[in-house]
Amino acid sequence: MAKSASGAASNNAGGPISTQASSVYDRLKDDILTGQLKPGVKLRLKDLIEKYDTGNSPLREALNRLSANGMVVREENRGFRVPTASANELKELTNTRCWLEEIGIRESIQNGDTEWEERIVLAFHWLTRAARSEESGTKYTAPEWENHHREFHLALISACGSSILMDFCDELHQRSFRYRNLAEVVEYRGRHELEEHRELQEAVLHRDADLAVELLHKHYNVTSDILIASGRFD
Amino acid sequence: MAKSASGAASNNAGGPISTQASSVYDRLKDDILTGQLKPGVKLRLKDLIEKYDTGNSPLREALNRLSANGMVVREENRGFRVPTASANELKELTNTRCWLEEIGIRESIQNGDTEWEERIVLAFHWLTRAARSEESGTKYTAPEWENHHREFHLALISACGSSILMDFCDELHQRSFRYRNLAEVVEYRGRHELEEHRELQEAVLHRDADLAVELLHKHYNVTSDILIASGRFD
DNA sequence: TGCACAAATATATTCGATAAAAACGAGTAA
DNA sequence: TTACTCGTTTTTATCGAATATATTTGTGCA
Repeated sequence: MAKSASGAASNNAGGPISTQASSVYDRLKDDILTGQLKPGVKLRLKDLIEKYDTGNSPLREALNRLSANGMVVREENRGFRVPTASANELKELTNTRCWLEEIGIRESIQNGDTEWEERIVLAFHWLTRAARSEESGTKYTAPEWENHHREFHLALISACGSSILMDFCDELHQRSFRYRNLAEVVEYRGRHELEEHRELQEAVLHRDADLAVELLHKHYNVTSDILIASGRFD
Repeated sequence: MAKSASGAASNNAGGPISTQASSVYDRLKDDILTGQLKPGVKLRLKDLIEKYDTGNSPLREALNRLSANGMVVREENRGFRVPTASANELKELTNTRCWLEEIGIRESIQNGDTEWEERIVLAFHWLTRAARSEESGTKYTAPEWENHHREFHLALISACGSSILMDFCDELHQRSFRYRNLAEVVEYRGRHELEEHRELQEAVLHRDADLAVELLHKHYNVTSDILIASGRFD
């Protein structure tokens, strides 16, 4: 199982991850998404070379990859920064996510076959287990939970017929993940999160598109509101 | 006005484009999107260094940026390739585009203000002019037309309230642009393209969302069908 | 003090060379 | 033939140094 909290490994086509550039890419991405590198921070090459114990070229390649996806900001001849964060962007993010995943869910409910259902059931199972191990005193492994969470939401839309849409949703998920980490809200997770996911799963498996979409929107908007209420943005 | 046929300049945050990496990025992107670099082709560093008259580092940075957006494919320790193209991907692309721009148009029609209307009117005006100069014997400037075309479609959704959605739509537009160039279909453009855009414009300005969406879907699907009928994919 | 402008410094970008990996091909054995 | 080994060649990834660009500092002057 993957160890990175930021989800999918570096976007290489195939084969094992072996280049230094990809390794730095993964670690840098992780540090940005988990919020260890704070918004707006200047990414000085010298510092990063030391921090990630790498060379100039691999580091710059990693930064250039990240900049193309908006995970770092590049300024010509002025290097790189961690992107800023704001309540407004979070709202925009959340809305866009609702729009895109609504499509994904409706299409999937319309087209999904048995394998799709099985993917959802399995993904939910793993999510449940991750949550359980959390309750039962085992050390809380946020990265693992986050991966299962991501897989579950991807599974819901995985029969939409468009890998492009799924990639977009995944990108939005990652950005939202960053906001969750930046807000440093903890207690809201204990609440009804598992129940919300269960209801969502059931609505989808019953092919009740309207209900599923309603639950999904609520799921995202409630989270977003809590994060904004943390008062850490803007 | 921009000269590149591939639309937006390199995605740097601000200031003038000056680094070699960005210059190579733009040219490489252009060559891929316009189809001068054919799908599946291996991008050998040595050749590209010669072709673009640049060095190792800027070239690799450009390739890394492009790979993060799927405009080139990267394989660990095996370098870079031009992405393949297929009828199936074009269909997926077209569907996804319809979904996303439908949202963009409906939201814009709901929220759009006077400035939004003005942007559309202006963009359409420029599109008309580009088309005219084409008819009247002037040399057919594909890049210019393409830029106006892109701006027009972006203007339609520019009041949707989500720059993220607009970025996604722009990305899809670019990918579609590549397919249009790869198909090497020419004559379909003379047809009713300008009329189609005019009808679309009017439906949007009359705030008739259902009609606008219907026209947009037809607009994209007809083009897609023609491209696939060219028999150059799969 | 506040401003203009020229070093001096820090930083980012690019180059040329080296190290690492993959691709190729001749030779050999089943 | 096919499959496999091993050395050679080609290609990619990385390093260390040089260059170009920004930023800061310091000085003279109003």
